[in-house]
Amino acid sequence: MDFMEKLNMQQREAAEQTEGPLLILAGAGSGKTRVLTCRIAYMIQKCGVAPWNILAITFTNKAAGEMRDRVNAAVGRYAGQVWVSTFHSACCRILRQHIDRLGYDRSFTIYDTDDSRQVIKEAVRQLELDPKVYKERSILARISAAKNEMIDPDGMEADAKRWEEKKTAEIYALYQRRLKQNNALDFDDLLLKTVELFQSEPEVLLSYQERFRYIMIDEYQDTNTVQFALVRLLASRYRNLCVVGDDDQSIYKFRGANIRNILSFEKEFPGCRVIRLEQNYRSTENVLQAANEVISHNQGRKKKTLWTENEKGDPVRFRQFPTGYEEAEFVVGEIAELSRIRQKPYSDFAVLYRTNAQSRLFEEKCISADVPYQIVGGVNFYSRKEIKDILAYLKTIDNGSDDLAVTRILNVPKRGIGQTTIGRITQYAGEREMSVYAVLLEADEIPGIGRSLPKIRSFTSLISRFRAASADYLSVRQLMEMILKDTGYQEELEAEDTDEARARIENLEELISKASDYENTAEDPSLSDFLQQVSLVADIDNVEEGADRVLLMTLHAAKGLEFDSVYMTGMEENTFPSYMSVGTGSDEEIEEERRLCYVGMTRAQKHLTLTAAQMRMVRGETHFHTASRFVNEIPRKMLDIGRDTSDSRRFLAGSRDYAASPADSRDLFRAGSHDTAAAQTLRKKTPLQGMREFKVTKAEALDYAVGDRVRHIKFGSGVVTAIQDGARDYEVTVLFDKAGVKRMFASFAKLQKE
DNA sequence: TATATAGTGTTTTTT
DNA sequence: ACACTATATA
Repeated sequence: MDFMEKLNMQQREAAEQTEGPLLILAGAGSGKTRVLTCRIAYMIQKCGVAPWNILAITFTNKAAGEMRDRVNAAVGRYAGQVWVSTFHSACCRILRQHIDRLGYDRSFTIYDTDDSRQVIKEAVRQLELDPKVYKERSILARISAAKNEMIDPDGMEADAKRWEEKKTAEIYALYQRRLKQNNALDFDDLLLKTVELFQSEPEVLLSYQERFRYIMIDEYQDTNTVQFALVRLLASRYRNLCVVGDDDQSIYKFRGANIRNILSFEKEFPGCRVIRLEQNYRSTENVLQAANEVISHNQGRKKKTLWTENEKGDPVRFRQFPTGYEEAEFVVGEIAELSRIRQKPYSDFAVLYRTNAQSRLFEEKCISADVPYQIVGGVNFYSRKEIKDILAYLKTIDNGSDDLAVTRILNVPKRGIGQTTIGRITQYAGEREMSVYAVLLEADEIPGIGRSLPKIRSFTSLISRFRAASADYLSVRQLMEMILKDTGYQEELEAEDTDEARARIENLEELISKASDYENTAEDPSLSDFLQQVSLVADIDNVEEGADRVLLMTLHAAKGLEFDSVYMTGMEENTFPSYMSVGTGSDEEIEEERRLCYVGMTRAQKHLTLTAAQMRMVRGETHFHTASRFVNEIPRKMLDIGRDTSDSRRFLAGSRDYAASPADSRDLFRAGSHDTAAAQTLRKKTPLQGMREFKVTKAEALDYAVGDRVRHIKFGSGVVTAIQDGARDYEVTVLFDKAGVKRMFASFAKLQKE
């Protein structure tokens, strides 16, 4: 039991309290994963709990894998019997066994957000609603929110007051019917259908209650209502439920996380034990203090103060730059320097930002500075076109009733089956309530199909060849290679001979290697199971362990991770906190952003640097920003604001003025984002309040003149045709050899005289 | 039927 | 900036 000795008193108490409901309030870096692991080991080795009676729910597959490894190390060979998984994969596993009781086929497929959007689009079209009013994105958000609250279409209809809400409920109903016809579940359904299963089939529920006598939920603050319902059902018999969470780290309200789940756990489970873990083992005192200061600005929280015995360490730094370009240069430059001169591994560093769009500048800098990096998230690997195409073939082979998959690949690669034909087919299928694939098999019945018939025939015979091959114990990998070859998909890409096509081929190769990996590690590999795993990977799950590279990711993705050095970038009002939450003026939303800030800051072990840019390109337009309020919430004396203090001070001061008059800040934001030309003139004549703080460094003199040849990083070479001396900067007009005439500000364009 | 082009809207975070 | 859609044209 030597693993228990490493625990402090509270941790130990938490690990040894195995019976009854237990709420562990675990602050950032307080060693909760260690506690959970020890708890499992303790139960098995000391209390004689059977490993298969334990269910541990983690937030990501990656966390599940890590926990499993640790449990393995602690208790050896029985660890495999413990269920460690995410909510979604646990539900998926359960539904694969029993979903036929709800009228679905057990070979159901899982729809990702793109797939769901397609279905909604189709539903809106079918109901003859205006797609401009009923946008897939927001409809899907509504449906998802409803599902998270366990509201069905009828419930939504009943609650609906306005006409659009009624219609949304109608779309929801049709959407749900289509999913069922396609034998598909969306992410929310995985949870919802499991709850439904347990509610309608008591003996199934009982068997899982008996099986999971001990339940542990990590990141409990981010569970939503369905997840809570699920937990309550499972735990209600034995009541051995241990949840671990930190209300200060709740950052998923937008996807239904219900902070009440943690705040009212004590009411839901009377007699529950509450244990607080407040000693932080991760960060230096300086980092922790600064984070505590920021989070203390939130109102509705369980009051607690993290403390540490760690050294004081370096002060938290704040640096600001004229543009995002310089910001990225600084961050990546410093990382390159520290790793080359001070021999620090790249994996010590993480660059965090609020939105995925901000990754580009850092990526570019990493490439040019030869710094190895990995971007987490962004365009999900599995939502790339070529990957979805191949997966659609696999889905068609696996589950012929998935119309979405079938229609996707019907003419991919091009085999001369056009929109009109596809339209006729889906219409015919819709009228007869048949699946598209079933219609294809009797295509000669469809009116007006004429010339396309042989093409359809060759498609269906292709698919049946694949099916036969798949049934013939062909591995997923071999099947994929066969598809790429026999459909001509690979050939088509190779013939294209562009960088983009080559990148696609690389992605496909990666998918194939993921398939081999899967086959080598899965207990009982099958096509359905592979497709399921693929649908449920999170971005963070793709982070390879042990690789020496800088990680670039959103603050959300960073949850649960830790790094020696953390750079939190884009620390500007309207970037972070996001304009979305600033604009609403709702405290709740700002508080969620503040928690996100707290999560980011507490990722740092030793070094924490906050950076900001005064000017940033957002969706092609120039925006001016002041420093984030969160920076200002850290007392100035705790912050290192740089040697050249005048600029940072001015920047901070400017944003303070700013925060004092929110109306102005909105006006300014509008001016910057919507009416650039007008706003620019306005800015030159009458600087708005706070505006004078945004002094862009104007070059004293330019080292080129009209008529000179210059080089631009992106546009190549050209001739300067005009230079206009503006109030804040020189505006240079250049006729590029390739890119044509461009006007740009000298301080940003970085033109090189040739 | 396939492709080129202009026009349009959009994104905060994700299983 | 970018991706997606509708329209025109080969």
